[in-house]
Amino acid sequence: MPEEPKTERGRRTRERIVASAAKLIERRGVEATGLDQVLAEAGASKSQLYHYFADKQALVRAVIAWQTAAIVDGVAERLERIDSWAGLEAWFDTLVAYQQAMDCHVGCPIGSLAAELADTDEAARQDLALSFGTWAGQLRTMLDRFRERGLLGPDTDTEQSAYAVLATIQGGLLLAKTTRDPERLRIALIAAGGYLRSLAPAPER
Amino acid sequence: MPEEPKTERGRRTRERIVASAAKLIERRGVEATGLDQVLAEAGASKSQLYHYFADKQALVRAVIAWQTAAIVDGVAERLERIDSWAGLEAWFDTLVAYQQAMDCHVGCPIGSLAAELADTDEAARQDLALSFGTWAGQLRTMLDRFRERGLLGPDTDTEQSAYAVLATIQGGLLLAKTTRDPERLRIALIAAGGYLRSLAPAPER
DNA sequence: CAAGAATTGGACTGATCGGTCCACTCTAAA
DNA sequence: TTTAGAGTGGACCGATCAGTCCAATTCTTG
Repeated sequence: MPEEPKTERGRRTRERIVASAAKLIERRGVEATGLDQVLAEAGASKSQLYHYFADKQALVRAVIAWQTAAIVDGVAERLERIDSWAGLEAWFDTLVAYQQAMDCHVGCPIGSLAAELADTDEAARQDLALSFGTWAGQLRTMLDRFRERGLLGPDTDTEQSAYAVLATIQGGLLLAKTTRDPERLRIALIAAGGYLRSLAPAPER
Repeated sequence: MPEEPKTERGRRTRERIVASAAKLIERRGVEATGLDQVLAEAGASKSQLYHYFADKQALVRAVIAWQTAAIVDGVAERLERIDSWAGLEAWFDTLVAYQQAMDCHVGCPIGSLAAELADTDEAARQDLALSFGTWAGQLRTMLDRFRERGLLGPDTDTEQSAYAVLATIQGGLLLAKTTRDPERLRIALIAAGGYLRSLAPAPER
C-alpha cells in the first residue's frame, strides 16, 4: 500500500507534505495536528497523502526521519570541528543563543516527538531511539577526539559520557521551553561541560 | 462556571475524575485522552465532569496540580534526609530502580506534560514552570545543606546547580523512556553527581 | 498521437471529539 | 414532610477526525 514516488513531481509532492507535517507537528504535537491542516499547509489533497503514506503513523515516521536528518546532520557538521574546551563551550553558546532567538519555543523536535510517542507508538519509539543513538554517536566521536588529545582521561567511557551530555541537553531544552528562560539551558550545559572537565586527566585539573 | 465541590460526596467525585484523568494522561498524553475515556474510568458522567470543571483545559490543570502534589511532595520527604554524597547516590539508585521496575514507561509525568503543553497551553505552561520551580527549590534546599556541611564550595550557586540536576534527571528520563533502557538514566545521574562533586571545595577533591 | 501508468482533486463516510442541556435523585435543614 | 440546592445520568449536538473512493488530469514512452 505505501508507495514510493516514481517521478520527480511525485517526489516533490511527498517532500512538501512531509515538510509541512514536520512544521506543524513541531509546533502543536502529533495528536494535535490534523491531516487536513497538513494538506492545507502543503497545498495538497487527501489522495496525494494516501498515495504516498499508508496512514498517519507512516507520515509521522517520515517526519521523524526528516527531523533526524535535519538536526543530526546539521549538528554533525558542527561537532566535527570541535577539538577544545573553548570550542565545545562555543557550541553550547550557539545552542543557547538559538533558543533565545526562538523565544524558547520548539526546543528539540526529536525530544518533543520522543516525549509524546515513546509510550504510544512502538515503531516511532524505535525510530527515535535510533535518532538519539546516532546523535550520541556523533558526540562520542567528538569525545574520542578529546580523549586522543589528552583533554579527557585515557579510561573515559566516551559512549556513556556522550549519552550523559545528550540527556543534559534534552533536559535543559525542556526546562527552557517550560520556563521560557534560555538561562535554564545554559545552566544545564555548564553542568555538562563541568562534568566532562571533571573527567580530564589528573594533571590537567 | 467552574465550581468547587460543596459536599463530601462531590469532593470524592471530583477527586475520582482527576485521578482517572491523571492516570490516562500519564500513559497516553493529553490530546490522546478523551473525556469519555476519563469518565468511563472514573465511573462518572459528563454532567459531573462539567459540574466541577469549566472545560478540558481546566481538568488538565487540575491533573497538573495533582501530579505536582504527588511527585514533588513525595520527593521532598526523601530529599530532606539526604546529607551526604552516598545518600544522594542512594536516591539516584532509587530513581533508576523505579524506572527499571516500570520498564521505563511513564518517566516523569510533569516532564511529559511540559513537553506536550508548553507550546500550546500557556496557563498549563505556567503551572508546570511553577512545578519545576518548587521541585528545583527542594533540590536547592538539599544542596544548601551540602554547602553548609562543606561538601560544596562556599561560593556554589545552589539554585543554578539545582536546576542543572533537575535538567539532567528530566533528560535522563526522556532518554530512558525512548530507548527503554534505565541505564541511560543511570548514566545521566552519574554525570549530575560528578558535576556536583566537581563543585566540592578544593581540599576535598 | 495513442496508451498506460503515475498523480491529483475533493466529495464522502462512520467514528469520535469536546461540550450542552434537562430531567432526575439525593441530602440536609426547616 | 416540604423544599431548595447539590449532585447525577445520559441523550444529544455540531465540528472534526482519519481514512475511502473514483473520476479527472498529467506524464512518459513507444
